Amino acid sequence: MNKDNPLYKNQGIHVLTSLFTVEDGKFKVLLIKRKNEPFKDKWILVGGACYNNETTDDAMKREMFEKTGLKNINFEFFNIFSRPDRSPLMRMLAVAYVGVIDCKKVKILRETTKTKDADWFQIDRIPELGYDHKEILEKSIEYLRKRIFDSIILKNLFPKTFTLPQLYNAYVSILNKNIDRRNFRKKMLSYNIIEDTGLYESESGKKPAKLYSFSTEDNHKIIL
Amino acid sequence: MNKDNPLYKNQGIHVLTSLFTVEDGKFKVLLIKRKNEPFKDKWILVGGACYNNETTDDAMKREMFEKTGLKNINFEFFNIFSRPDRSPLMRMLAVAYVGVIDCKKVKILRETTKTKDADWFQIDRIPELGYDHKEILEKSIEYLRKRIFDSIILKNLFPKTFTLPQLYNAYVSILNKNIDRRNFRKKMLSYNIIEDTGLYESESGKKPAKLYSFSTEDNHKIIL
DNA sequence: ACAAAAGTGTTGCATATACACCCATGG
DNA sequence: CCATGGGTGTATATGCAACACTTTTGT
Repeated sequence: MNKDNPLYKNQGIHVLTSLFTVEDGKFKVLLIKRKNEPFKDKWILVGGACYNNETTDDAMKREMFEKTGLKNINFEFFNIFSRPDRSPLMRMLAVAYVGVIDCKKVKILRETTKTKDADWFQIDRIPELGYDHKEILEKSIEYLRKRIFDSIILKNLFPKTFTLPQLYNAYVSILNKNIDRRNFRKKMLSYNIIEDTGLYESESGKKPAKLYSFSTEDNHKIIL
Repeated sequence: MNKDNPLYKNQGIHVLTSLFTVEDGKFKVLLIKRKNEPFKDKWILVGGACYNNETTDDAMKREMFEKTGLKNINFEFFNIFSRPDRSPLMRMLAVAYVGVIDCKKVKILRETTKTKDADWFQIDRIPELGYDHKEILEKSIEYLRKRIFDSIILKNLFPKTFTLPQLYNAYVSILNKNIDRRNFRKKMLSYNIIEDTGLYESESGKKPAKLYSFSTEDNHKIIL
């Protein structure tokens, strides 16, 4: 490879995460408003450019922290987007991730030099997005739905403990279709990925639900 | 993104394919010998650098043709490899593909400015490889084995027609384990991805096997 | 007739689905 | 005692794994 060939120059790497949550029974994604050109004032997914001395995973962690103040989020890489004209300034290969988080953990959405604002948007009410982020978001949703029963991709959606009805409602919101409650419960418990804490929620007016937590053990049968 | 930030500069994209075949019952991968530094005289996977005006898919097609003379091969993207030091000259993100082909179609393995030689290597007799291609190859094998029953990733392994025993032997070679012949046959036929041509092979000394071809119809139940 | 490989069916087991009633709580 | 939502069990269907014998051909 001849480094001076102009066809090899001016290439960069974008890292992006479709960061999802479920809030009030609504499936939502975190979007950030751009402050500068290109795509000034357009909403986009969380992310940015990868430095040449870091892995894409590290870049994504850094970008997530810089743009939202969030740390220790689990992402799952799922695809790349390589259309040469997907970014106007120069060729930027997009490396796309999916993440899921408890929206209550997102207290501060920092204003940075590059972002004006950040907010959760319902999946069926997405505004016009900058870059090719609409397409990436659609593929992210598809990926999340495909993986939701084969991985513990939702493990950061809740506080330490949660009830099975909460988990059930999250699945229904994300998949946007009904699931049999009894079969869901059986399936989840058979995976051995959640364990009974012995505690109960204290809501009023109804039977208290058991509190579960995600298991740290690796004795589950689920495919990660 | 400030284009002049040195941390954004000197980045490139490698596209790579682990191109597999089954020859004489042996699971093999195509390797190419490098002519120049870095990794002069080391064997590596087929691939090269992506131009800034092409998708990675297009780059991979171009590289495959330039290095091996092969066209119309189906690849399946499976992962990226982003360690910043994986290539010595500068940061090169690797975009990795898996492909499977009939080794008899590979007649001419062209000598190019960058390759001295090319050959099929048995999976259990892989020489030392340049770059991080050993790791990429291992992950490719893992991916192929995981996908082999959920996709028609093998559809280019054979000439237009093939027998079920041939297909069975390919699966056994690639997975490196025994499969029940009867169940394999039932599974393959139930997918509706292959169809009976009405023809028979003409071997001697044994019962002739039916010739099948991969179906062009989309009425199969297999997940692609 | 024999060697060599192709072709074929059934049973049991595990998993997924469909479905309806009782229970515990707070008000 | 009632309204609300939590929790449970069974019967059926489907998919997968285990397993052995018969058929066709060329020699």
